[in-house]
Amino acid sequence: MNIGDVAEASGLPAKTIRYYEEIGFVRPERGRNGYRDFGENEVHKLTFLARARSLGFTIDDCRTLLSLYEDRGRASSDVKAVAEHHLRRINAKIAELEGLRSTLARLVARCHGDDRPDCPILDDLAASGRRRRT
Amino acid sequence: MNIGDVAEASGLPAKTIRYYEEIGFVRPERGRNGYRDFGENEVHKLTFLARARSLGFTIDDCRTLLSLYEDRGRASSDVKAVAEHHLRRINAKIAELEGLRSTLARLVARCHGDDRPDCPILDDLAASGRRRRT
DNA sequence: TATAAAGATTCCTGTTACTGGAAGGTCAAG
DNA sequence: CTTGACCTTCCAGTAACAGGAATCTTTATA
Repeated sequence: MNIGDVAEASGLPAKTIRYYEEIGFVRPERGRNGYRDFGENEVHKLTFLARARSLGFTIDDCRTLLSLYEDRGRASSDVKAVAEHHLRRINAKIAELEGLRSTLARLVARCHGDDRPDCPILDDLAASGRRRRT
Repeated sequence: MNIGDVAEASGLPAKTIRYYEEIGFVRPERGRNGYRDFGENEVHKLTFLARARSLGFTIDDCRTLLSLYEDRGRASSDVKAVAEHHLRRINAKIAELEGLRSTLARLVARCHGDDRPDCPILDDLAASGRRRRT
């Protein structure tokens, strides 16, 4: 299978597949024209990676997950640990963004948004820690 | 004021301040020893930037906000537009992360997490689009 | 005064996970 | 035979810094 077909099959851009080869995720054979030739197993791995990445796992997580996937003697607790760690990262990020959102929403609500220069948003940014109410 | 004092005053690492100079946010004078010498105005700008960055505004947003801040004839609607755009980005990101969280949480809940290899998380990742339930 | 610690400088590399683009080889169709 | 679709490699750019090396300058102490 050529890279274009694999791209279609896996949902990953060809560029990304080349990159994944570069970082060691796959090792396709080469035809004598120099073209990559992917076997079914490689395609399967790439599909796995596409799904894992779409769930937000880092490349490093993917490396771990892939090796666990290929290890028939793995413990599911190891997989779960990776997922839980990722879940915590996501929760932390959501919490952080919600904090930003609440501050920003309040500032936006207080700004008239007309053609006058007076602006609570800039006032907040300029207030060097001394005021800035809740 | 030397860079170390400015770092303390603004809450920004010295490294970041040098970087901000490099991208044109500030233009401190230099003593004859070659050290940067920041005036009150520069410190104020850096504090402004620190606050804006802490609210998640991009460097590009900051450029705009800073120029609006320095423009006494600005319209608050311009400031508000920048903030609203940022708010939409944040909301989109939160929604995306919540989607990931719900999927991941479900998978984690279904995984026994013991020493056996059977694992719904890996099953999901490996399911090449054909199954994968809601 | 010697020296060592603290703080400053520039410059270069690395981070994340790709994406875009240039220059050029290969293959199938008409 | 040429056109166009694919494929190849290689290099640069992204966002916003952080880490670290090699080298001053200033300050404090013995």
